Amino acid sequence: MNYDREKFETAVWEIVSAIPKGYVMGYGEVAKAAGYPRHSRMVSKAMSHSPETLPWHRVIKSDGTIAFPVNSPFYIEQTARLKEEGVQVTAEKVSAPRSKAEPDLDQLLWGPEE
DNA sequence: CCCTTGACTATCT
DNA sequence: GAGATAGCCAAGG
Repeated sequence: MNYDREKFETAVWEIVSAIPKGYVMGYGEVAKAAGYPRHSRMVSKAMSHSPETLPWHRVIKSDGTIAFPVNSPFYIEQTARLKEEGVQVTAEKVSAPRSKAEPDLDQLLWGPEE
């Protein structure tokens, strides 16, 4: 499948918007869910210019850490939002289950078919 | 058209 | 387990 920016972006927005409160996803996972496993970097770009306010704070690195450097305003905002949603953020690491994603989310991401 | 950059990831030391 | 290296792919200069 050729890379379609619009399609990818739309998919990313849908996926990120579908992340349940209190859960998180990695960039790679989002990219994979969008149909492009190697486009973790594009995820960030897509979210950056999303038309609507997206729960981008629920997207973190594969390590489970915030993608921004500590002390940066984005890092602070992200951690703050996560804490507000009941997510424990300790030692710059986000402690939120991503393996326990709800079935509905899985359905939405992978579709009713295959 | 070539080169650099980036909200990344996996692997090696 | 932390730091360095390489691979990755598209966007922008």
